[in-house]
Amino acid sequence: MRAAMPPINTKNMSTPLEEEESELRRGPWTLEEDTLLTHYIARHGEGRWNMLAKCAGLKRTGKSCRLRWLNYLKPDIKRGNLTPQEQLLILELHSKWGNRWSKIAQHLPGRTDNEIKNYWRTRVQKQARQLNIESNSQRFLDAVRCFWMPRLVQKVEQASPSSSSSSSSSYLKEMCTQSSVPSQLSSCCTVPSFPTFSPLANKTTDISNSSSVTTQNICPTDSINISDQTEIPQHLTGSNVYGHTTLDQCYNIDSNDYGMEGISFASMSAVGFYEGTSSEGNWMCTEMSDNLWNMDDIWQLRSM
DNA sequence: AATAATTCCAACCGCAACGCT
DNA sequence: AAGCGTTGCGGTTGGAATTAT
Repeated sequence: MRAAMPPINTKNMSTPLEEEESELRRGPWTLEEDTLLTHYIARHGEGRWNMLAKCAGLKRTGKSCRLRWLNYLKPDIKRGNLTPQEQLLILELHSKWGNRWSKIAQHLPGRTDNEIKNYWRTRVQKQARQLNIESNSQRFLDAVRCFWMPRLVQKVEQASPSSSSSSSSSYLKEMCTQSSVPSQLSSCCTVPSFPTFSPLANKTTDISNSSSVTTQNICPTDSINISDQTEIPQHLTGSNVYGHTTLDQCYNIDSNDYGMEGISFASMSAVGFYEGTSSEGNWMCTEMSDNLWNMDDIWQLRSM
């Protein structure tokens, strides 16, 4: 946001064009502007943004109007944190398509490319930085597949108890066989034995910066029902990528971070990931499932 | 309670693709 | 084919909000 900027451009003007441009507003949108834009589009539809901006009486560029509408005002925009399913999808689709945000966003109804891009930059890349891994490296991709994704799958299944546990296992095996992770990894890449979800641990503390948080800190509070909105791409549902995990089933859960935050340096290092083990060999396969959730304590001990 | 540091995300920018004349 | 306006995309910015000290 650029709220500190003057709302009206104040550069000197000499031509009519510049004079017009000088009246263009920038920075955060006001409620009045939002109302103008919304009402105009309701009456006349979207498109022809430059003309729309003028006709609606907005002192904004067409570009700005389009962005405001698509990213904020459009009725089907979904607010709130990304659900585990959505995060899973983003991770998966990004591994396929890279930074094709708009393409990824097409598979997340109600989510904008901007939102997904922000999610990637603020959450995903943050983890890469903390792990000292290039976020676009194969190593990080492997970490995502075999550490982060399992947690998300676990979250999904906890919220959808009717789905079988084997579904996530098949999903994970699929994920791991897709990656360049050594082949033997796929056999060990099972869902770790996560602590079971505790409804009593009902506090929405920030888990983003904690290296020792487990799923017990995550709780269903504000229910976000996306069951009728989350659309799984056909190429995923059609294949066994998601196995028979019922991602389209009813899902109500608070969507705080289910990310890699809990996957600490310790978790990574404990299985030989973080400390520069080679990409060959069974660097991630050593009792991961048993150790993943208590390695933070070990890490803390090590750092003392 | 005050201050500093960090995170988050709305909005901007430049560029490329597209469509029309 | 060239020129021009429009649209869409991905990268970047910067200030409000939040968290840490």
